[in-house]
Amino acid sequence: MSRATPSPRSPGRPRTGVDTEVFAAALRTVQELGYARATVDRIAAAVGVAKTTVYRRWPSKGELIVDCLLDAFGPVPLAEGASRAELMSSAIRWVAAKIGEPGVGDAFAGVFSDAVSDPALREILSARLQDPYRLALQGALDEPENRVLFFIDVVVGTLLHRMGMTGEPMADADVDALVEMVLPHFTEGAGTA
Amino acid sequence: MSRATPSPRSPGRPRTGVDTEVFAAALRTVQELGYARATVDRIAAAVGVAKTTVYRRWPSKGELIVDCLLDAFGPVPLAEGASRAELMSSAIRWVAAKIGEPGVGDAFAGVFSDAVSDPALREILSARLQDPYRLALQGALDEPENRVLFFIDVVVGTLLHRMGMTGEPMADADVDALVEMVLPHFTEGAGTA
DNA sequence: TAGTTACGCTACCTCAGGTATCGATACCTA
DNA sequence: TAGGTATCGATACCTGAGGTAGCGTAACTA
Repeated sequence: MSRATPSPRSPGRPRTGVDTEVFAAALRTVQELGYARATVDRIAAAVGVAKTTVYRRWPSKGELIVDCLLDAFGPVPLAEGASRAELMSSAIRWVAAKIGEPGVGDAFAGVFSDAVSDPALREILSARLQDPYRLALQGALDEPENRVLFFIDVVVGTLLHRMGMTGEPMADADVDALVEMVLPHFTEGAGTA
Repeated sequence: MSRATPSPRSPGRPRTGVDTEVFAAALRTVQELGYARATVDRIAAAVGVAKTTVYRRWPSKGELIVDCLLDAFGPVPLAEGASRAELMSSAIRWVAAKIGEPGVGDAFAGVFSDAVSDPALREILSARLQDPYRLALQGALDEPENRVLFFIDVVVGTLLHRMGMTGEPMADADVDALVEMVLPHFTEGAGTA
């Protein structure tokens, strides 16, 4: 474990571990200024680091934000012995809460927006951010891919649309309504798509 | 009647009526190049008009696209004697079909994205594009504002998320699933939010 | 000490949104 | 027919953001 990696130690000056600070500064800056005005330059300055240092770690702003979101979301908390209804309900409330955290919803909506015009970023967003959660849900719910993708479209789409149109995360009462609307469709075995 | 309007005729060279061509060129360009690369300059060039002429009519690219979408969507086709279920079902299928039209979905997702970082554009998007349909639905369904807003978040959010993540509009089978999921929540009187 | 790599800094490029200016043009009215 | 007015295309320009290149310096290893 301590040695098996092919590079026991790479020569030269080691990178400073600023990833965590960059993620935090990114979310903070996005929250304060909005996604578009949250320049890579500004984020770097907030960390006390040069812009070029950020670009040495992430090839684009989009990928930085994707990593930032991966860090913010972490793994899905999938309770072991829970029922399907409990699993889906907790997943919905979990993602709603995450999107409601300061900066996260803005960053998510922003990078999602960028991806609309940028197929490469869309691919990254899909592969790095959506797929892990999709696969976890497929396993936990024993549902086919297209059903889980539909589930994600509904839940994330709804939450992001609310965030984008109002600037505020969805209130708890509406998240409750979302749960109540989605659950019957997936717990009754009558799904079409 | 022939005079009551305060401006019987304004002096000077009249504006050329290029709005329709600009809308068409905008959708075409967005479809071909994506939202971000669909420059106002390019759209104008596609019409055979100077960029400044476009900016004389619309103060920003965002407002141009909003008008473009208003033109593309037109009024909601709300059948008169239809039941609530029929009304909602037809509304969902209508907006899904519109978003599926070439360029419309991209333009919608693009301007929505821009609005995330631009409160002024968000206000315009909400007031000019969302509110008319929201009010029409409120009247037709006799539902309170927050319920209709939730309905819009779910339907439009889901469709845009699919469009944004895949680059393709939602397939009919999934639109069917969306209808099947949403309708029970709104036709049974047990709504919470 | 030599080699390697990351660092901050600065300068730069591209591109897009948006503005200003100007001569030419089209329309109305006197 | 002449004058007033507002739009037209064209061009040039500004700002801001993403992203890159080059350089001298700092940190680490052998």
